[in-house]
Parts: sequence; C-alpha cells; structure tokens
Amino acid sequence: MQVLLRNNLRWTRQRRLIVAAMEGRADHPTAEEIYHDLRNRGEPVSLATVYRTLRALAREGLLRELHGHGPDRFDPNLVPHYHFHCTRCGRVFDVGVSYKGELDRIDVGPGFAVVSHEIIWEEICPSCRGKEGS
Amino acid sequence: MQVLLRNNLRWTRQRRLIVAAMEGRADHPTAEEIYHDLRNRGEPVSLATVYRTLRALAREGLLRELHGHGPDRFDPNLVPHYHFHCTRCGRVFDVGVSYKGELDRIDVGPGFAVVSHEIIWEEICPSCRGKEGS
DNA sequence: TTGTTCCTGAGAAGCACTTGCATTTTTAGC
DNA sequence: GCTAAAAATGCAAGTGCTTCTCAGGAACAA
Repeated sequence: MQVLLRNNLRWTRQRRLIVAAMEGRADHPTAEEIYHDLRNRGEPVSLATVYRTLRALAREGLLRELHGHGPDRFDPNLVPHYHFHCTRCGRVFDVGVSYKGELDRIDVGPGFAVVSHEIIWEEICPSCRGKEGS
Repeated sequence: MQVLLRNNLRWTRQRRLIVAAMEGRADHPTAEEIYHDLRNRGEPVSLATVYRTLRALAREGLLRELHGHGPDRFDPNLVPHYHFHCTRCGRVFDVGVSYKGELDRIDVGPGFAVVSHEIIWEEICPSCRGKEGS
C-alpha cells in the first residue's frame, strides 16, 4: 500500500497505523472506530489525524468513502461491489450482487458526466431483527 | 395530502405551508431550503418545525428522505426512481433509468430483510461542468 | 367551551466533522 | 549524518446540520 502513497504524502507512523487498521476489514468502520481501535491498543493518534488520513487515502483512491445516514464509513475493498445498510443500527455490509458495469456507461443527460454508481439496499440486519419489537 | 395525515398528526398551519412548499418539487430541497422559501414569502415558521415536519411526513410515507454528503434532502415523488448526485454542488437530480423491482426481491442473506433499494450515480452536473477548472 | 393532547418557536445542545496554528516529523539534498 | 524546507500532527476552537428542551399556543374531541 505504501508504494502508492505519492504526491507529497509522507509515510508517517500514524498513517502506517491507520492503514494497518483498515487493511482487510470488511466492516466499513467509521473514523471514530479506527480512532478507538488504535487508542485501545495504546497507539497515540488524534481523531483529527484519523479523519485527515482516511480522507487523504480516499482522495488517492486507496479507500472508498461511504456516505449515508450517520457518520461516514470507509471501505478498503476496491473491487467494485454494492452495499446494504441496516436502518436500525447503521452498519453497512457487502452484498453479493455482481457489479453492473453498464450502469457506469449510461447516458444520464447532456452535460452530465458519470463518475461511478452505487446500489444501496435498506435493510434490517439479523442482529437488529433479533431485538425486534423495540 | 392532508387526508393521509393520520395517527395523531394534526393539520396545522405550519404543516400546510411545508406540504405546499414541497408539493410537485423535483429539486429535492433540504430543510433549510424549505425554511428559506417560506421565510422569503413572509410565512412565519421555525427551522426546527420544518425539520420535525419533514421527518414526520417521511415517517408517514408521504415523502422520501435522501441521504448522502451534505444535508438530507426530501423528495415528494413517491414513484420508485433513482437519483444522481453532483459531487461538486451536492444537488440531486432524477435519472430516467427504469426501476428494477427485482432488486427489492433479492436474497441478501439469512436473516436480512430488504426494505428498499436505491441506485445513486455520482456525477458532475452541467452547471458545475461549466465552472470547470476550479 | 373546556380539557387534553399535540405542536411550535427559540435557543441550547449534540454529533460529526474541519480548521488554525504552534510544534514535531519526514525527507531530499548536501 | 546534518540541514533546511515541506508536510503532518495534536489540540482546541470552529462549523454545519440536526435534535432536544421547555414554556406557551393551537387543534381536536367531548
């Protein structure tokens, strides 16, 4: 991953830690979650740095930002895929529907330029389902 | 629209104004935008009431809430359809791709319950495209 | 008309970030 | 390895969006 950090981005201790904390995660953590992960392991990082780093990595294309209700989430999985989102707890999961590349090539109208697309399912996840009734 | 307001929701002056301001709009306004609309017309409403009313209407299923970067937006068009979102100015537009009902019926995994789905295109809209270079 | 319940406005509070700035760190060049 | 320039960090303050609190005001049912 570090080899990809060009453009005046320095490979600092904090960035190494944050990248390591993200690597291989499939649970789409928030900046807060990464911050607490590192804090709990005794690693000194500030929340501002976690935010700055995560956004920088997303700008470099090394991470994908997910927006929706609640705090932004980050996904290290760069293979195009879709998500579903639990409307109760806010968690985001991957969905196994194959990526529809043709939707990136549709013509949405004159002057518009498609960058990417995302399909989001609104769901109730099994663990919230268990606590039903509330 | 008023006939649909059941469940202890009272048909107040403010709610009438807010519903009227939303009716037929295709520009997916934010709560702030509705608030300023009414204020500019000399109608006395508070921002808190606009937020409360819009959320209440969405809970009743009379409006759709759109989440993404920036403030939440509201859509009075209940016919299932998709959106694209300008990554520069944050505005949301309707996209003419026909609704894929089968995606509401996919099996995302044991215990998950699909409520709905949305496809969002990330775009640069014509007016931001014109101001390119910034 | 009256009582109950719900709604409203105004401002405070809260969450999720972002920014400013003084102080490190990193890194390229010697 | 040393040095200077540039970039990153931590902290605290600031911002944007939204919800909450609460006292007073409207709506609706009887």
